[in-house]
Amino acid sequence: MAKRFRGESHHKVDSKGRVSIPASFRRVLEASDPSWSAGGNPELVIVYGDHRRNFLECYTIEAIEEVDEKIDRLPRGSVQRKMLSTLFQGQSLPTSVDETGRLVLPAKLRQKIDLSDEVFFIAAGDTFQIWKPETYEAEELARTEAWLDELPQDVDPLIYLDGIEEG
Amino acid sequence: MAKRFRGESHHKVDSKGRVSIPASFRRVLEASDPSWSAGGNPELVIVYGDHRRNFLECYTIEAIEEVDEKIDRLPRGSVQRKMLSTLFQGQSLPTSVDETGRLVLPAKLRQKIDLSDEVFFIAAGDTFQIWKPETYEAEELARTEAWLDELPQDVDPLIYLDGIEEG
DNA sequence: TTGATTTCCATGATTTCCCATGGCATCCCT
DNA sequence: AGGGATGCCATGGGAAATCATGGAAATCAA
Repeated sequence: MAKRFRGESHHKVDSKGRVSIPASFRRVLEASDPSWSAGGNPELVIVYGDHRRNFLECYTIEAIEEVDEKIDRLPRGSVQRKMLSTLFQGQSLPTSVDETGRLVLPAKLRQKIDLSDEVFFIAAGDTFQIWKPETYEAEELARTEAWLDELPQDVDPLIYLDGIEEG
Repeated sequence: MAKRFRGESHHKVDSKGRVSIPASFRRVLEASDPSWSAGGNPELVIVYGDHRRNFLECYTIEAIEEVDEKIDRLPRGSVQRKMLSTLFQGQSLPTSVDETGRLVLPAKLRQKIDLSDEVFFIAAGDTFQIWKPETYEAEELARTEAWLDELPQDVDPLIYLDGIEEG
């Protein structure tokens, strides 16, 4: 994993579905696109998945190529291969960042996660996610907090970093 | 594998069987046709297979040549060779995209997968498939979702990428 | 000739490209 | 330290190019 996304932020979506992506994310996209060169526009792949998924996941070229290659290695005709191919190669959209640092979310994708005029970006390792802010707060944040709440008072979540079993 | 198809979309079929191919798929067909040159119309091969197959699979020239070569290498007279030859060389149709980006599905093929006035395209690695939307939803999509449903709650399907056994 | 192709032309809807602006942070000069 | 000047960042708007789709005319096959 070359560079890593980090951070979160809110941005506006205009009437054409254009959204500025966090500047620091752009640097990672550039560094992780083998065919990018200074002055050019980095490419990326937006994986939106089936109808239950309520956020968009953005892969750098390197990250998605790793996925593609792994899919290639699964036995042709196997259930897993078919499923993963649908998920990552079918239910996805190849695109690129424009010169002003934006990407375009087609109406179809905006509707899918019910976007109105604002989005929430959050880093997730070598991918980043795009959420409708309200959805994120209601679902993900709540989930994270619930998990933290369940921890015994004096336990620091850091202990899980070393792979200790979750209770 | 040169370029890869990615994405899915719905298109209209007119009374003459013409269908627009997703623009991004055209770019892949062009890049994977050795004899294509700017301004020309890329060729491709539609494999429709036997009566059980309810979708059409479209191969780029490079992809189908790879298949052809593999078939050539099988022992002449072997059952496998005969079968694969029938499937890929017999039950298939070489064609090309026209100047407006469409391809023509002859009545025979449309009837085979029971197409009416709309089709569904979905990428699958180095080929893409053409489905009757209803069939896709009823069979494939349902299958994918059922598979996802069976996954333990918070397991990401990505774990299968590393070849871990399916439960 | 008669239905079925194939070509060619037409058009509304997107999508892409190009140009423009205000805000904020940084750098630099004096 | 003040006060631009500079440059990147987020955001908008209009023009131009591309896309998806429809229909008419020209060609073909039998």
